[in-house]
Amino acid sequence: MKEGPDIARIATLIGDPARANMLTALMCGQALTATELAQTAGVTLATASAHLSKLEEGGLLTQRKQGRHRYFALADHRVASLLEDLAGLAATRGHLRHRPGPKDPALRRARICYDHLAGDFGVRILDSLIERGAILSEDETLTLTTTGRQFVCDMGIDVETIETPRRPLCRACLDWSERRSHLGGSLGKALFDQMLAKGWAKREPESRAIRFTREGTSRFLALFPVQDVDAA
Amino acid sequence: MKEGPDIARIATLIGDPARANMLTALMCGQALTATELAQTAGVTLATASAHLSKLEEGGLLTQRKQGRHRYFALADHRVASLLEDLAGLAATRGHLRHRPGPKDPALRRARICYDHLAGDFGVRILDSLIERGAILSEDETLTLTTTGRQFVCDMGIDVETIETPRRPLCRACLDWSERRSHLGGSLGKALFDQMLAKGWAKREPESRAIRFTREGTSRFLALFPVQDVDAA
DNA sequence: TCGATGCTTCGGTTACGATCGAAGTATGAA
DNA sequence: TTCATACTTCGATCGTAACCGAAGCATCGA
Repeated sequence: MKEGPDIARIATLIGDPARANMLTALMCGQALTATELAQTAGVTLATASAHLSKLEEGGLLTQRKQGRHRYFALADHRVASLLEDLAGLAATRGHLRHRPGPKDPALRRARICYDHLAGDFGVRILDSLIERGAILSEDETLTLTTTGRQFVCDMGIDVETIETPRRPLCRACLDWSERRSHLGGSLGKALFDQMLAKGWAKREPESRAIRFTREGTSRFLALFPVQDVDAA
Repeated sequence: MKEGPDIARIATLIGDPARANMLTALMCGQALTATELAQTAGVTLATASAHLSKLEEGGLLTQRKQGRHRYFALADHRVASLLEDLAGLAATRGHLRHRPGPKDPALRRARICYDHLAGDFGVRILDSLIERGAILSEDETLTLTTTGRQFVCDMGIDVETIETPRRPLCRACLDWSERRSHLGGSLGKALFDQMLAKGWAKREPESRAIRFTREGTSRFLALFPVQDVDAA
């Protein structure tokens, strides 16, 4: 009778709280073991194992055996994008798990969103790039301008190599903490990778939070100025 | 402990088969009554009513009273986008409810996708616009070029009026039947609206299928030529 | 005023799936 | 070999939520 893709199947996979916690944890972009995921999800290893099988069978996760460990990661960036969109929608509908207050300031300031920067700092990047005319924001669609290509090139990023047909270069990713968009896509990833490489920032272990060094912060603020208040 | 939007809540809402059927039915862009939705979902009115309350409370649906009828529709295009993405992902993961064979040829040829054209015809629009340089396809991000603006303008569509900050002008929407992208966004809607207005095509009642008239088909194929085989 | 239609609420049943402990398998270390 | 770690499978329990029929409201037409 009905024809079409089975959206309920995938939605059900994401819909279980334990599985949603696992997927959210994997948004850090790193592969995690079954034991680690069981802990973050708050269930026993037996339960986690069952969940992970389902997620893998559903095509949301990939598994990599390494010795006696099993590392799980999101299947690809499309899954990550879907989760981001879901989080963005949930935020605008007021579905927050806890108070949206300044619970974890570090997370709200700078955190990883699959493979790029989110939070206050992430939003600032996009705002700044739009202000200087590097990115054209047509509604929710982002385009890197000629000016932007030059700017990015000056930073030592080769646009050609990060431009693939499998992923958008620029992507507006709605931020649940800021309720504004930050920069995703392969450019978002490249910029973040470079900050790590330059030693401006480091990932906090066991968390999605990103810790900027003192110098990293000032360099960051200088590189991405914004018109409004500089109350960073 | 955990902070962030509750993605599980929204995913659970979509994850129930009956609710997923309702949401899919509403992708036709029309508002439907509770009774109609109950039928398409295959449940009694009592059950449907409970589902609809949940969907509304979750912010996915809006309700409009009209006499003794209650019309339900998707809350906004963001919800529609999410459902589209979900369907696209489900399709690439091979989660089809039935054989992906030519079950309903009419649906595969031309059907409505929230408010724009999908299926073989929908894919053709985007392919053709890219070929003639009207749309620049940078990865998965679409931009209307100057050439494109002129072309659309010649068709009698005023780009200024359909350009809103709330919705992208062009959006690549992965097609579950074609496994290729078709054109969504406000331009996709505008083009489709015009085809209906010109009498090229009509919606089938009780279905997402679009029936093109004989003349409408030839006009359509002429307006959107593609290099490859014209085996439409 | 009365009946018909469209929908919601209530109460009770049922089924599915999330969960855990315990036992089983695989890999690595000693 | 033997033990420890990492994970899976099994079997049983339990809670939630989907479901329906019947009764209750609300709105419309006559």
